[in-house]
Amino acid sequence: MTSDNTASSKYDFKTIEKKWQTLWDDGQTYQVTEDDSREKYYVLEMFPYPSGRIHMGHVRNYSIGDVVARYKRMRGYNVLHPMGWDAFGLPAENAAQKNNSHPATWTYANIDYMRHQLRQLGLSYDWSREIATCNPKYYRWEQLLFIEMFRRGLVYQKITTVNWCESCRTVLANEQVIDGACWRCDAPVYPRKMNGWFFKITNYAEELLDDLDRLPGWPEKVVTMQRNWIGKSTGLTCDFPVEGADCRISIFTTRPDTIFGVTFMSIAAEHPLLDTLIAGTEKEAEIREFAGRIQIDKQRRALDEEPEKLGIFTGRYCLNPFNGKRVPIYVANFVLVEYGTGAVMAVPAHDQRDFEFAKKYSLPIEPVVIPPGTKLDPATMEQASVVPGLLANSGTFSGMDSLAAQAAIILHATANHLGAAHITYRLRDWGISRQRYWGAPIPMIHCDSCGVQPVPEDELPVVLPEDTETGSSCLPLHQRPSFITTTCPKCGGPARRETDTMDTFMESSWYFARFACPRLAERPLDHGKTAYWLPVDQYIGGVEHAILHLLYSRFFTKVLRDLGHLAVDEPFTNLLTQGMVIKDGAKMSKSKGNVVDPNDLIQEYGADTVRLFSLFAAPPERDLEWSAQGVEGSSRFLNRVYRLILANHHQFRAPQTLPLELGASGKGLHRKTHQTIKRVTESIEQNFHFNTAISAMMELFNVLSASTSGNSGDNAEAPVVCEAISVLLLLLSPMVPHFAAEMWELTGNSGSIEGRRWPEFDAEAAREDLLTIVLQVNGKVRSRLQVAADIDDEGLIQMALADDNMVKFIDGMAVKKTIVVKKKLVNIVV
RNA sequence: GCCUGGAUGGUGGAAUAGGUAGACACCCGAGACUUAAAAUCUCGUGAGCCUUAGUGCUCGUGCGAGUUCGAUUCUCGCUCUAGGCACCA
Repeated sequence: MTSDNTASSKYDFKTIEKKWQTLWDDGQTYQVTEDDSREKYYVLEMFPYPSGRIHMGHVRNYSIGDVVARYKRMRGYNVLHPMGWDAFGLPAENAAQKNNSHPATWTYANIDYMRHQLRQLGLSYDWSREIATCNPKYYRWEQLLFIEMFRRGLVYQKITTVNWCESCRTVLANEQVIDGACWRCDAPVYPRKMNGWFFKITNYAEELLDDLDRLPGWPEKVVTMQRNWIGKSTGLTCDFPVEGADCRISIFTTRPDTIFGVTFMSIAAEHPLLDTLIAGTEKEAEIREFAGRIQIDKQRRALDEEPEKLGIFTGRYCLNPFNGKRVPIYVANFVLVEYGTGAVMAVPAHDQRDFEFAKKYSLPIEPVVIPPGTKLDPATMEQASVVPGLLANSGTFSGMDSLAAQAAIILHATANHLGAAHITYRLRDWGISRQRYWGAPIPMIHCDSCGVQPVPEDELPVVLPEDTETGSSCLPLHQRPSFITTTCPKCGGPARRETDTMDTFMESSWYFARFACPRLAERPLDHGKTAYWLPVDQYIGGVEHAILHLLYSRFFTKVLRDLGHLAVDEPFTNLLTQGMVIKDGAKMSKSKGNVVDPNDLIQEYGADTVRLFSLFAAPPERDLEWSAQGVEGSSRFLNRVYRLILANHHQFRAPQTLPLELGASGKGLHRKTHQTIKRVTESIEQNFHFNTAISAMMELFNVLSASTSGNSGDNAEAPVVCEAISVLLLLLSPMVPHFAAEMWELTGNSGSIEGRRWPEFDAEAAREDLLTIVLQVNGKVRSRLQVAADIDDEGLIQMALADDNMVKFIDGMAVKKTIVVKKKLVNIVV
């Protein structure tokens, strides 16, 4: 503690923070084990990529999580609060190449440094559970899970057009392509045909969608984003026979009610039937050339540019199975081969894209759904009519309401074997193959005679080779002959190892479960331990993972359940997506030059101040504008509390039981103390609005400060002051743990603040006995009145009517109405 | 274009089963302490008006309507802004 006892002294955060961090470490204070006698609480923050140093976003994320953890401990929960490292990834390769070292060296050095930084923040982690995902002891289980998924048919290989990032020299999943660019390096992404491994996440599309309804603890925004990403559409699939050929074009539509309005057919340039349709025709070469060109255009297209509708007639026709009508087949650039069936029945009257196409190529427009009270004239229509209406020119369905017609037409199609009800998802299977070195190897073996075989389980893990055979430590596996060469586990003949590594999102898709049993050496997960700890009660992280990581984790949880490793359906019961840390109106980033280094702040103000500010400046879900002066203010507050405690040192020896009769000031402080407990508790419980919790504590401090200033000797109110200070420290302790612990000790409280329970709120003590009633005339505030809390309405109205200020506005008018809101106001209408 | 949020003083933000708008802070201003400065403490601080300077009046929560005794809060129609999705048939 500082030796300077003057009125302007400051607490010595450097010594204090070090002292308590050492005590917590040595005492293994935050290590937990399963305890059936206590309710568990699992709070988790999204673990960081060990990029080198922590940034303000981390500080904010982990401060929020730490308050939750410490608060829940004080409420008596057995709290699991672990931390680890999402350690595979490309930056390690880049750094290794630059420094001519190995990615592991760089990664582990970063982990050591960042762990040190997190410890400096006083975060209450159970460090005994720390995980680094690049450790073979971790990723061996991921390889096992891969094999189990393979055996279950959830993994397959296919040659397909993938997203290729040239700068990262690897494939990306659909979710990792943001606005046509790489999620990591922002370089443009190009399609490329490649062989790769896929997870059948689409098998779980329906469950992933349905279970969103069972996540009331998730922000609506994230739920909506996932729902849209999965993109379920219900409708009809239906085959259109091709005229003069033995094949059919299958279409999917969400508007079966418009099927009588089909005037042409559009297929994608990549449609598998295109070759059959045009083979041998005189326009074959021209059409091929066109199809090739629009595929190339698609790759080159600027992102925000909506291309012009382009198409070419194939010379072939197909028949509408509903009315037998003959319609031309076009290749069109707006039809996506990867969605639905890659072919679209075109109804220009009722679909804007088809409308534009029809206008351009002078194809007929035939309205079949007429909104009541309107007339649709193809000659004058300027856009497609997409609203409901009554069917026309639709055979036996004419006159039907479009909604009813949708069901009826699907029914008709099913009964007559023309088609069937169908559900389509936007979600694609998850491509997990990466052509990079620094990732978990995919544990498969290619044998020319036996095909693809999983690596036998007793040979796991397939460890990343560390030898630098050609001088480069991060040479991709396909360039390492000694890694590739192996024998087939089935026939024993020569075989090749799979050289792709797994998407790093794999590691983060199940780490939260592994934290329940991080050192388990026999299996990926322990039933008893996961049953106790999972699901995660509160998950906290940035909203940028709303789709990627959170969708993959949900998928993995369901897979782990189906593989018998886990007994939960959803990984995260409650999700808090914290806002970004911004400065000067922009997200903190190196390129913008507006970063604030947490290290500097910890040096200058101490961890508690940094934590306090990041909690106080904004509610957690909103963006936080960084303010150097704001940090100053938080520091000032802590020092004020410190000085108050120093100044009242003599009071702490007074008897600690409250006297029966309190004076006005004592009673006021006692009341404020309990009101503060209530407000702080509610702020945390309801929505983790720590900013209002802190402001309530500042108010308590202001009252406390006013009621202690000026009195120097022991007095009757000392017990109330002691109560207020103790409560303030307890309420502060989850946010500023070192400070609270030190002050607790300084006030002479017996034992450490660690392990103390959250203070109880006494409703009786918090009750106001004098109320301020607002007096209004015609809804405008004209006066205020101090009254006893138990006054009746009639008495209140009489006092209001007699009030001097009120008389000025009421005098000479007829009172039409009086409204009394209990404990709040009286409104006189004249 | 579609789906979510958001908009309140010079700034960050409080307050919504409709009931005192601006809590708590930051900045700024004045004062105290100091040879001086920093630190600290005290006071003031939405805008405007006034022959009555007040427990005074008017205006004020993005814009425009509406419901109500009363709207930051509810309804309808807009504007701006952040994020997500986007030729999904």
